Amino acid sequence: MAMSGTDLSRMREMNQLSVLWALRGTAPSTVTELAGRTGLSRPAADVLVQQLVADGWAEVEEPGASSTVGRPARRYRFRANAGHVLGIDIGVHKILVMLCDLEGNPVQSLRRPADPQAGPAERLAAVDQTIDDVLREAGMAAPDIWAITVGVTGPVDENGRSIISTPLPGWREADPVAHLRIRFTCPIRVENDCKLAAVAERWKGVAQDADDIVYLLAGLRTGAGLIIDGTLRRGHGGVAGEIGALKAVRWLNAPDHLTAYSGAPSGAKPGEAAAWVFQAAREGDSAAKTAVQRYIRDLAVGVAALVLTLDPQIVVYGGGFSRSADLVLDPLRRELAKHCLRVPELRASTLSDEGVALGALRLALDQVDNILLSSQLAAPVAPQFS
Amino acid sequence: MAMSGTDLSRMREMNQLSVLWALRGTAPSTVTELAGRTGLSRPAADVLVQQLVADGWAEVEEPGASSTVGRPARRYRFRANAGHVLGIDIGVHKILVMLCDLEGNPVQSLRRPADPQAGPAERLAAVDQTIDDVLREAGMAAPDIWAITVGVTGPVDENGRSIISTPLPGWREADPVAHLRIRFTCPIRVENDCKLAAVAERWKGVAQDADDIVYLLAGLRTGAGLIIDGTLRRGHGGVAGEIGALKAVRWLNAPDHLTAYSGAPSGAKPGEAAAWVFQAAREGDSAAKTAVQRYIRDLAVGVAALVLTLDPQIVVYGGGFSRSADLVLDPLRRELAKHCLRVPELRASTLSDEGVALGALRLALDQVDNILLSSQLAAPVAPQFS
DNA sequence: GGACTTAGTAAACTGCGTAGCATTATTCTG
DNA sequence: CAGAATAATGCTACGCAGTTTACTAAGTCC
Repeated sequence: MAMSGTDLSRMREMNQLSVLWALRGTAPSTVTELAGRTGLSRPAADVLVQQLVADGWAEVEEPGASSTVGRPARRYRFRANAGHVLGIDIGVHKILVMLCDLEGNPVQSLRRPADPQAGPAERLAAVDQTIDDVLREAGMAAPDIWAITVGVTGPVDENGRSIISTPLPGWREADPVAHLRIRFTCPIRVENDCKLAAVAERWKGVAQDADDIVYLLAGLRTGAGLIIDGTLRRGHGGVAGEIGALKAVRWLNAPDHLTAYSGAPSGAKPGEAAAWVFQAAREGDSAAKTAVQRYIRDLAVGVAALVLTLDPQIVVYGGGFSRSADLVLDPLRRELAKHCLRVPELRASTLSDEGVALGALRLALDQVDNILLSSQLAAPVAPQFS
Repeated sequence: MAMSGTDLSRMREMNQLSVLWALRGTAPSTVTELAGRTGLSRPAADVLVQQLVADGWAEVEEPGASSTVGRPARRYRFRANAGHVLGIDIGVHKILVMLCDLEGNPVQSLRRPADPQAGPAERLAAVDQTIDDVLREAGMAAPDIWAITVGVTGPVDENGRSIISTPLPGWREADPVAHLRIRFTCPIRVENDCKLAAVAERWKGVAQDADDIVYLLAGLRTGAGLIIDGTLRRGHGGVAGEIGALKAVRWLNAPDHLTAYSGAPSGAKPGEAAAWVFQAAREGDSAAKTAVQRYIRDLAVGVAALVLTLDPQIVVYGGGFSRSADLVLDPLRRELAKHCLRVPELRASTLSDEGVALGALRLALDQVDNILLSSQLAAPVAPQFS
């Protein structure tokens, strides 16, 4: 813990940042409001916000029709479109690229189907193409992007590479960070999809009120993302949450109970077959009900291991199967009650299949924030990778 | 994230704190050294440290025989004995009270055997007695204590009560915080023993270099304490790490493999019997070796669940059985390799049975630090519970 | 149209850290 | 033993940032 001494110029930086944070994420504010929110005096808030305007971080909104007594106040607004970030979900079947501004407002997004068999080069080329289209439609170029986060399936190491295992064919050889670095000089980060989806739930999903969250990505593959004390935890080697590797936890095979159900039309893809089972169970088919029951029973052991380890406030049930959460949540809750000392809240995700890309956006925004906080506040330009 | 504006007086507080932190945990420092360490100018460091002396936080050491040319510098020293904290381990068989100063230097400690059958009132009376003796021998009274942390076996809720379960007879009715509050007005905290032992390993034990640690308390009871990103994690309900509750994890019964061994002298207590098994295994007794092997195999499943969930840098094997770590570490490492994606380092604790009390001291010191950091720096007196 | 309310602006004031220089206390050197 | 070299201390002038206070500007309300 190394605190360093402060002098007046640093104090000014801090206050300027403080005004910037007070400006952000709220409706356009008057100087008086800013002063109140920062604890600074009005004159101080005034010169600081004017400096922000001069630097390009804020813009003025001249007073319009006043609704209250007294002289109408100028309002200042954070220039959310001073920069943008990209959130990218590279999946087996699809590529999703989302673009948002510095306040997280969505600007553009594009989903493309992907060839499940495609190798890394082909897949990355498709990603490039999708990025290009998004940028073009938004009227932007690479330098306008301040940070990028990419989500991929499977464990990701600190350099963004998937060394251990991945369902994406040939992806172990891929180096997505290096690939994107050719065109983008901003910070680039690659992260596991479950972890990003967990972040998204806390940002815009059903877990906004919690600091300790276990996110379940439930689909043909089962995974988890952990948020502890409000921060995404990767673990020392980036494989936190991979409880499915434990044999006593039958996560790997739990979805087999669903796909083995014979009621689905032959020729249906495994994912569709699972949807059939849920639908059949909903309609009362007893074989389907048993399959779902067994799936939940196996799933619950792993969830219980995560819950007992972390004692989270909320468990979010997300992923492809979360559309059938109505069948899963109550039985899963009962199973957890058998195993756990304290049963956390169980909620179903509502972010459909945008969770990963949304979480990627959030992490990219966090990167921008960190850079803004650490360095002095220069004019708004894309931070460079160093 | 609410940043608040800073004015000059706050800046001064911050700089004063910065000097205080620079002063602490180092040999007595000259003003020039302090200036270098804080980044402040020499005159600024000078007036700040003199203020600290006036407030009682620091003291001057007049220059003695100088070893270098030039005018000898006055040296300033943090007054570590301006306050003290207590760390208390309330166990089934013993009570351990430790007293240290603000830099964590041990001042006094006292261990008392406890009656395993004793109820809460009796046990707390013994604790009081031990505290009294420690304070008397150190020449102190209750107001000299700035913070207290107590470790007990079993899950502890945020109020310091053991609602769920505890091996201490009748302890669910006990309210140790309220009991101590009668005599002490400082912050008091009660925490689970495994968690405290984990903290101790990072402070003075074998895990000082790590930020992500799983601590195993291995004895007749098996438990775990988790440190993630350098911070102790309690979980939302205070039961993080209690993986033993899961039936698929056979932690509760794992030590039975040891105590069931028939080679120990009849009449030996269970703990002694376990030691016998380890000794017999060390000497080549095949039944004992099998017992140890089975113990490790069952233990490993739970450890693997923790490791897969958290992906820590280090697993520390502590608790009563850690004296036999020579027999356990290698086989346990092999077992973990079977289960885990990435096997963390495995180390044996060396803190013997002082770990819990040491961790309690560390948490008490952390409480003092937090109070110092948040409030303005007044003269050094015991912070009051509010 | 005058009273009232609120925003914007400009001054004087206070406090803090810095820079630079004189002073002091030692050791080194001839 | 005296003088040079060295390094810490003490003091003063300076600049900067935020606060306070007072005054002006621009609206609404009655």
